[in-house]
Amino acid sequence: MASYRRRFGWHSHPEVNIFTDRSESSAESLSQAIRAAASEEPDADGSVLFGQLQGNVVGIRHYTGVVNPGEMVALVRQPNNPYDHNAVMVTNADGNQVGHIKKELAAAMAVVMDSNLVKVEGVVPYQTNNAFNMPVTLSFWGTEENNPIFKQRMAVHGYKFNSDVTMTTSYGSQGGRARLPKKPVTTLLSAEELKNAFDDLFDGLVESKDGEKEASELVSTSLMPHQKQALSWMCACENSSKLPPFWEERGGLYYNSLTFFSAKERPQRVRGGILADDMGLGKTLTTIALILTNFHQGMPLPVKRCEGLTETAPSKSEGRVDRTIVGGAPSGSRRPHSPQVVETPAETQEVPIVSKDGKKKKPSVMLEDLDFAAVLGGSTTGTKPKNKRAAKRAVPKDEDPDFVCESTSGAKTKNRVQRAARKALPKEVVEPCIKESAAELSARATLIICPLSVLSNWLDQFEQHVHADVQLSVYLYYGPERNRSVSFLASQDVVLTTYNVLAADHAVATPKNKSPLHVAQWLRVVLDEGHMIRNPNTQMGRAVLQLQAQRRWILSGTPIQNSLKDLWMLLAFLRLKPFNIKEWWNRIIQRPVSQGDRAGLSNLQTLVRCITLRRTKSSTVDGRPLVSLPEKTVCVEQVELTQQERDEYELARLEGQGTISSYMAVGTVLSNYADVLAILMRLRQHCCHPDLLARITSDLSAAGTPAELRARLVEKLRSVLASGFDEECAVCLESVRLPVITHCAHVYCRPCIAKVVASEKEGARCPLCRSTFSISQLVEVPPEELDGEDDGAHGEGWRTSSKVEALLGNLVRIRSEDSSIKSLVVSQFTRFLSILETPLREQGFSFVRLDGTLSQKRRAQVIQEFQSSAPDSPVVMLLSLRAGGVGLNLTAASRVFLMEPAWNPAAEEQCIDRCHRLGQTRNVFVTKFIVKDSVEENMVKIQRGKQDLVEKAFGSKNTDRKASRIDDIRALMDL
DNA sequence: ACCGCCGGGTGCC
DNA sequence: ACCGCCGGGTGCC
Repeated sequence: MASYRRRFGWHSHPEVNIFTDRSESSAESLSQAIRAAASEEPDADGSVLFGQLQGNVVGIRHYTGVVNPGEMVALVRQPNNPYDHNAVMVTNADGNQVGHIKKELAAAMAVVMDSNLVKVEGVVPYQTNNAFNMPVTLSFWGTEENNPIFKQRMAVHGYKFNSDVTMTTSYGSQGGRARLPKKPVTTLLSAEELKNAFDDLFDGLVESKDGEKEASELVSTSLMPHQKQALSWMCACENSSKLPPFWEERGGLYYNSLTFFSAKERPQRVRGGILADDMGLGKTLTTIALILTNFHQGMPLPVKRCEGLTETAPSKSEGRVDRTIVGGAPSGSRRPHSPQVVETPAETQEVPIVSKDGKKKKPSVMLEDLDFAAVLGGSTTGTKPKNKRAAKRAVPKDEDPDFVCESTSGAKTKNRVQRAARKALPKEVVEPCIKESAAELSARATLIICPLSVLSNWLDQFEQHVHADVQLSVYLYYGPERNRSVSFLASQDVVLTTYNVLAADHAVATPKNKSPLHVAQWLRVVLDEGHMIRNPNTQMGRAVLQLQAQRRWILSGTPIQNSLKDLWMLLAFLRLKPFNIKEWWNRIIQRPVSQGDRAGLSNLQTLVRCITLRRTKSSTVDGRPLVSLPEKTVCVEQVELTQQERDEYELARLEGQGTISSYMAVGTVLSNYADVLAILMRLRQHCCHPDLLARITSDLSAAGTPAELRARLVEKLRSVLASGFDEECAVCLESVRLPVITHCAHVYCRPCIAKVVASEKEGARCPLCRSTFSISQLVEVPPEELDGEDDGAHGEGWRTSSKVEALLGNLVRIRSEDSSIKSLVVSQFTRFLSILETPLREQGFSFVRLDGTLSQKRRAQVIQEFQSSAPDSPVVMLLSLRAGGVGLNLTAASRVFLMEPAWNPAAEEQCIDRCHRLGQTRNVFVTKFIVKDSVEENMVKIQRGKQDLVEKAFGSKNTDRKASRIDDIRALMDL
C-alpha cells in the first residue's frame, strides 16, 4: 500500500473548487487555499478526460488480486521495480495486486504519470478466459492545459489520440485504441443545484432505524430520547455485520456495486461513523454511554462498583476506590477537581484476557460479578493503589446545570418511568453480529482525542454522567509526566488526550521509541470535534490516521466546513474502503460530484447516510423538539444620570445638535456622516461612563500635515467601528467588511469601493459626497488594532457612573441570592469593559474578559474557565459585543447585562443566544440598561422601528435607505 | 546457410 | 499460451 502514498506536487493545478467560494472573509478563504495547496493529492475537480486506451494487464497469474468484468482497477507506478523502472502495477479496489501494465505501454504511462500530467484510471471491460493476462481500458484525466503535452508524450511512444472516434497505434498488435468517452446519458447538475445538494448533505440524517437503546446502568444520567436513538445507532454500527455501503450479496459472493469488486468473505462494515449532532445535543454523554454500554459482544463495560453508594446496584465488593482520573494536569488550566497523579508501575499491567463463560452473562449479572470484572479489568480496577476521588460534586443533583433531563421538566421522572415501560419489550431485531476474535476481545480501552479546550469538559462529563460508585479508569494522557507505558494505557477504560499531544508524540517517534498511542491496540478511538482534522498531511492528520483501533468514531457538529475534501479525511480515518484511498475517493466521488454527475452525488449521499447520524436543534422526535430551552426574560432597566452627568451630557448634546442641524440645513449630513457618527458615539459614551470620552480627538478640520490627517482618519475610522454601529456600506448596503475610510471620512468595504473606482472612468468620486479621491488615499485600520486600546481606565483616578452603579447593584443582589449564578456583561466599548474591571475587583467578583484582542488559545482558556462549574470559577464575563463567533458557548451564564443598546438588534440577540442555547439549564434573564432621556432611548425606538421596517418592506431601495438614515439621525438627536 | 524452416522451451515487470 | 518470441538444430526434392 505504500506505493499509494507516493504523490507529487501539483502546483500548477489551479484551485478550482466550487465549494470554497462560500467563505465569508478573505482571510478565511486564504487559509483554506493554503490548506488546500498543502494537500499533496491534486483534486480531480478540474480534470477533463484526455482519452482512453485499450491496454493489457499481464502477469496476472503471479498475483492474487481478482477482477470482475466491469471492475475498476487502479494504476500504480512502481519506479523501483527491479526489472523495469517504468513498471505500472494494477490493483483492484481492495488494494490487491492484479498484475502489471505491459511494458511498452507502461513506458509511455510512466512518463506522463511521473510528470503528473495525468491521473490514469482503469476498468477491466470484460472477462477473458486465460490465466495470463486481461484487457484494461485506461482513461487519462488531467487539466486541459496539460492535454497537448500529454498527447505529445504519448505519441512519442507510439500512442496517438485522435480528436474523434478511434485510432490504431503504430505499435503492432499491442498498440492501444483510443476513443473518446460516451456522452453522459443524464444531464449534469448545475453549480447551484450542486451547492444546494452539498449544503444539504448532512441534513435529513435524523432517522435512525435502530430505535432507542437504554444506556447501561453504569450511566447515572438518563438519556433523552434522541440520545437513546444515537446510542442505539452507535451500538448497531459497532456490533452489526450489516454490509457496508454499496455492497450486496449475490449467490454467496459479495459485490461492490460501485467498483464491481467482489469477495468471498463477507466485507466488514466500518465499525463506527460520524455522530454529527448539533452542539449541545449531548454527543459527549452519548459517547460516554456508548463506552459503558457497548463493550465486547454488546455487553456493558465490566467495571467494579463500590458498596453503599448506589441504590440500584448494591455490591458486596470491598470497593475501596470509586473512580480514578489519573494523569498530569494540563498546565495553565486550573481545575477544581484537578486530576490526581497516581504512580502506576507499568510493568505490573497486563492486557486482560476474557474468560469464555463471560460472554454469556447478562449485563445485570455482570455488573455484580466482580470476579469476572476483575479478570477483564486486569489490575487497573482493583489491586493497585489509587487515590480516592475528591469530594462528590458540590452541587446537588437537581441543581446540577448539566443534569439536563431532570431539570427541563418537573414531571420528568414520571415521564421517564412511563417511557421505560413502553419500551420494556423492544422488538429484538435479529441481525448478523460481528464475531470478535480473541485478539479483538483483548482490547479494552477507548482513546478519546479532543482539542485542549474541551479536555476538562470530558473529565467533568465523565464525573457527572457515570455513577459515582463505578470504578471507571479514565487516564488523562497529558502533561510532561504522562505515563507512556502501552500496557498501562491499554488497560484503562478510557484514555483521554489532545490532538496536540497525539501529534507531538507521533512526530518524535522513532522505530526504537514509538509513540505509545500508536502502538496500543485500541478498542475504540473517538475524535471529538473531528472536523479539526481536515488535512491528512499535517502532523495531526497523519497521527490520527495511523491509530490502530477496532472501532472509530468522529464527533462533530460541523462535519464539512468548506469542501468535499473535508469529508475525505473523515472517511480516511474511518478506513471506509475503498474511499480511504484518495485515488478511489477522487475517482468515485470527488470528480464525478464536482463535475455535477448525478450518480456521483447520489453515491455520495448514500455514503454519508450510511455512516452519519445528525440531528439539529430543530429536529424532532415523535413530533416533539429534541430539547426545549429554559425560559428567557428580557427587561429594560432605566438608568437615571446624576446631575453632574446630566449636565455634561446636555452640553455635548447641544453641541452635537448644533453641528448636525447645520449639516442638515445645507444638506450635507451624509457627506459628513463620520462626524455625525462621532457625535452620536460621544453621546452614547456619556451615557456609559465619562472616561470613555477621554481619547476622542478633535475633528478633521484641525488636521495639518498629511500624516496628521491620516492619523486622524485612522482614529476616526477606528472610533466609528468601535462605536458598535453596524456600519452600512453605501455600495453593497451590507455591513462593512474590510472597512476603509476615504479622506472625506466615509466608510466602505474595501472591495466595494475598489469596484466603484474601477467602474468610474475618470477620477473616482465618493459615492456619498461625490468628492474625489484615489485608491491610494484610502485608509484602513490594521485588524489587530480594532479593539486594541486598553488604557487609562484603571487605578487612582477611577470614578463611577450611574450605569456602573446600576450594574454593580444587580450583580451584588444576584450574588446574595445565589452565588452560583453567572453573568455576562456585554458592551460594545472595550474601554468600558476595562472601566468595569475596577469595581468588579473591589467588590470581590471573580471575572474573566473576552474581547477581540484575545488569541484563539487564550480565548479558549477564558471560555473554559468561565464555563467551569467549580466553586472558584469566574462568575462574571466581560464580553465585547463583537467578540467571538456564533458558535461561542457561554451556557454557564444565565444572566445577561447589555450595558448599552446596539444599533443592530441582531447583534444583541446573538449575544443573548450565547447563553440561551442548548445546554442552558436555568431560566435566562436579560437586562438592558438604557439611560433615561438620552440618545439611548432614541436608539431603542429606532431599533424597534427598524425591525418593523425590515419585516414590512423587504426590498427597500438605496435612496429609501439614505432617507431613512437621515430620519434616524434626526430622531436620535431629537431634531 | 551471413539464410528459411522446424519444433521445443518458454512466458510480467 | 490452441499464442508470440527466442534460439538451437538443421538443410534438395
